[in-house]
Amino acid sequence: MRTMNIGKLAKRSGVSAKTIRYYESIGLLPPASRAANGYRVFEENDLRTLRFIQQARGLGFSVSDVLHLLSLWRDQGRASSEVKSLARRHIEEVEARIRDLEAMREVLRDLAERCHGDEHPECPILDQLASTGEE
Amino acid sequence: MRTMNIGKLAKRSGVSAKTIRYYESIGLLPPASRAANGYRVFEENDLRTLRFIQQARGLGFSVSDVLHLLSLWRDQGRASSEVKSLARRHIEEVEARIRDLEAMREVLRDLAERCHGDEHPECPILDQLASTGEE
DNA sequence: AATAAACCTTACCGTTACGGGAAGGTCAAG
DNA sequence: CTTGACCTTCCCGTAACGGTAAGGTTTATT
Repeated sequence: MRTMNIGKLAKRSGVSAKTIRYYESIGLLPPASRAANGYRVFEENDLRTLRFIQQARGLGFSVSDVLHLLSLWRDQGRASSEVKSLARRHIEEVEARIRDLEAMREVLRDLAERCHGDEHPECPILDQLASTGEE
Repeated sequence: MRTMNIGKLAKRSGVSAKTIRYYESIGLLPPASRAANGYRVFEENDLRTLRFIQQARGLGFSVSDVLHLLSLWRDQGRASSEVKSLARRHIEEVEARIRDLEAMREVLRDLAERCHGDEHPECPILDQLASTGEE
């Protein structure tokens, strides 16, 4: 299979045709060449790029990070330290988000535990939300 | 202090004037009454509502959840079970997000650990992103 | 009085990473 | 020759706001 239309690429990559066009529009994918009828024509290499993008997105890298990773991937003269520092920054962001969510979870768990959850209106959850923290 | 303009309310609540207007526009806050000059006029009760909203948002509840929580708060005949089940659903979502992030973090940590991070181009991070998982 | 600083108003664009749907051209099969 | 099943571009919607523009009001100062 040498070349394919967007539908085929979508199926083989698991990335929707819509998203492939979007990636092209923002420069994650190079502008695809076109057939006489205007259809985009893709090659095996596009599939590899798309899979790279998909893996990176799956690890939570932003599209702009992926852009950077792609350029490093293509740059044979890169230093792995650049990749690693990008990854480190991302790990720190992920960890920060985890910490925020865990803090929420703790408060929520505590509140839910203290709430009877019956037919009565008394509710420590609402009480807590209504409290100002002042006086 | 009986009434105040939006700037004062913003300062006292810690919610920006912009966000207060936004909350009004989506129905989180009732339409504020207006002075002769068209300025919004707020009262102490609006401050209490805003603080409630802020606490709930701080626990990660969506604006639409907050809308629901506000109506339960105001409903003297509510059953605390309703509040509790809303909170439980939210806790589960938070936990799911934590799990997703933790999974990412594990993979990222492992990759970063294996990457030398020096001036050489060899990089397990890029290698992993480029691998398809097939064959 | 005039003006500047500090308020307030509405309205519209940008953010992130797409999905949905409209309106219309193209291609393979029955 | 007419369905489908493709493909195209274009524009709207998402969540929860922030930024900025253009302009009216009020208060303070010169």
